[in-house]
Amino acid sequence: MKEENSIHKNTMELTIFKAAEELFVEKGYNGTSTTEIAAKAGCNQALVHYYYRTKANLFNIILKSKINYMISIFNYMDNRDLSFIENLTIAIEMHFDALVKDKRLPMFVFNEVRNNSELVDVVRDVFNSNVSVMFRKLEIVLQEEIKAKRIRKVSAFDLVVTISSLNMFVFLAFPVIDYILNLDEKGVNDLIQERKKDIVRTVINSLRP
Amino acid sequence: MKEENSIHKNTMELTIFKAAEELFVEKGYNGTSTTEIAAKAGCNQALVHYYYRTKANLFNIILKSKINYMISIFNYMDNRDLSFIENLTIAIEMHFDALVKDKRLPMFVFNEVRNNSELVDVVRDVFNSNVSVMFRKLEIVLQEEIKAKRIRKVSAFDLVVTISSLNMFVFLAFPVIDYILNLDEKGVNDLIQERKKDIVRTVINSLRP
DNA sequence: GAATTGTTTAATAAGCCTATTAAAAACGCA
DNA sequence: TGCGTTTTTAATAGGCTTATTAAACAATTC
Repeated sequence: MKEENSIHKNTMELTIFKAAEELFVEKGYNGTSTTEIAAKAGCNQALVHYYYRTKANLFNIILKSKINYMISIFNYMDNRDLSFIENLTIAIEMHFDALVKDKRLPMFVFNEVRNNSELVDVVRDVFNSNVSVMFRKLEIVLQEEIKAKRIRKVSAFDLVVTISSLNMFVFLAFPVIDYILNLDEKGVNDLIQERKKDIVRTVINSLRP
Repeated sequence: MKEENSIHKNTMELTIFKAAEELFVEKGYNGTSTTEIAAKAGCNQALVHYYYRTKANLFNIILKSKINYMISIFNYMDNRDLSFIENLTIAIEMHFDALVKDKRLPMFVFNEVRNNSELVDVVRDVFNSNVSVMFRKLEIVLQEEIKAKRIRKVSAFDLVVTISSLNMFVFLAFPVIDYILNLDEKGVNDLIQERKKDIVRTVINSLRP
């Protein structure tokens, strides 16, 4: 039996984890069976339970890491060599780019969180340990900018929610938009990059005093 | 056996439909069983199949109507007595208010659409019959405003996506935000109304030339 | 190389889920 | 009241799912 919290040393243990990760993110908890995970990992179904005991346990490990990751990808860094607008533009673009690499992430997290009240504490822990610090730093920078009349009055909360809304929605609504516009892969990528530009423009423009 | 496309005359048939609607929207297709639907409707499980044949069939009827409804709630009306900004503000607020009344709607639709490629045609039909007309009308109004230098250059697509992003995200991310802030019902409602104001401010401000 | 430990499999129990079938109950009308 | 139709139920087949168990297999150690 494996140690709790150990690094995955065993090949098959890790293979199972990655197979589960892909399937859960793609099809959700209810849409994925341990049989399917085993098939994808190329092993017997009992092995999934040998390493992770229950489906719910395996799922929770994965969901928690995804929540952590998703919350971490928005990060305003106050580089003093650059203006606030330049720093903010970088933060927006990096956030967007992280989502491009992981298109299904927001859908997965939001969807699975909604009926899993057990996760209250996880979400709040992540928030308290990372996000709230970033919020406070951003709030200070915003106050300066507002006082100097370089931007309109706005809270860190509203600004971050606005940016998250615009960036994440692209990937949340993706299947629908995809259906409507019926684009090939290049068309989709072009659209996404156009959208990124408009989001930056929209956010920056909306901050003018 | 009931007529196809008939109005629900039978009490139990309608009760089952409404129970299914609530459960599917709340817990998704995979998270809901016909047994559960029957229990909620207060009837035998076989009756669900008697009226709707299969679970998938019942689900598709509901999902289609929800897609239709969701797409219909954003509607820019060009009232000539009002300025463009006033008309747009009304459209944003009405869209937001419709979502307040149906908080789980966007999550349900986006989530279920993602793994249901059978819905390509449904989505495209709805789009072609309603949305594209609205888009064209909005595009004309926008061109006027841009030419008159009353707003910056922006496409109808980007504007509608921006508004949808901001409005829908509130409800998509709701459980997460709820967990983080730990508010009571009044606190939640206040937050939502504050958010609505900021969204209008953000969109309108972002359009300035 | 025998024993101990760890990995993997086959088999299977127990439960739930969908869908069907046949019978019972309720209804409507002649 | 009695007959035909519609509505509703009980029973159940068959499939899939999770989780466990015992045995086989592989690896490591002494």
